[in-house]
Amino acid sequence: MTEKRAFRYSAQRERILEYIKKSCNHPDADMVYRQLRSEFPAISLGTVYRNLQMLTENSLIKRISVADGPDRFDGDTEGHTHFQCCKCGKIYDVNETAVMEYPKTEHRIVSHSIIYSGICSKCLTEEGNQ
Amino acid sequence: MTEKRAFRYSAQRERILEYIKKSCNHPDADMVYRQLRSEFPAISLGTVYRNLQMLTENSLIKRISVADGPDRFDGDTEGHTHFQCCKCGKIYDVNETAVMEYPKTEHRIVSHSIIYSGICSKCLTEEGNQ
DNA sequence: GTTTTTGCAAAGTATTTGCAAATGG
DNA sequence: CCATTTGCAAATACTTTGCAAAAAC
Repeated sequence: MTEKRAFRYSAQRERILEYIKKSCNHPDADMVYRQLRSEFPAISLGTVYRNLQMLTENSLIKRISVADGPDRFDGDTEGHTHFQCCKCGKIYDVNETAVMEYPKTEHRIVSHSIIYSGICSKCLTEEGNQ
Repeated sequence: MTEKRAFRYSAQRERILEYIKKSCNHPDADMVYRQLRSEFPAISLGTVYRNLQMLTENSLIKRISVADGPDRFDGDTEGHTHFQCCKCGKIYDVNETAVMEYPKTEHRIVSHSIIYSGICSKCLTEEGNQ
């Protein structure tokens, strides 16, 4: 019943987290991998993916899923509002404002997408019945 | 200079669009594929993907990119606000409200993600210089 | 007839996973 | 020591693409 929480120290994980927290370009798994290879020449993509998954599940970083491309990761777990350029693919942070008033930015906003996530009413009911 | 707009009729494409418009479950490519096979036993996934891409580019449908899973498609090109259950994966429509006030739904919202897209200031500048 | 679209298969990305060795506590 | 994490490689999931035949106009 108790949630088993295993969390052993790993130099690779520490550096992955640190890099994502410090970098401002919302890196994807491959960017992290290439960056970390200077420190850990033998690091593998599998390790990077496993740690990104683990850090995301534990809310230490945030996953940004975008159309046409790999998931990106953000060290800022509070700000959830981003702008992605459909020309160069770069992701920028945007000051979170009410959706109906578009944020004032120097970028040309063409569309937006909002996704809430959590547990739906149906699954909540089933959970209660178990 | 003039944008070549080729758009020839295809029964497959018409039915793909119709199915997405009518269905309320925001299908992914494979759901469309399986649905259409009753009408077109030889239809291929490639055809489905090509048409989804084409319909999206022409704004007849909208692509919803979600974490952990294939892209979903929405026949409603106006409403851009969704709720995805992280337990069953189902996507629901949500009445679009200001982001800071969470929408009133029967679901338990845990997090949200907002992505604006368009052309960033840097690309806009470069565009002007060409 | 010419161009677009299709079905098929192969290729291309992105991501996950099994396993034995290495490491942490 | 035992459990977790790693590196490696193979597997999986999702999507795109080349090509010849079929369909649209």
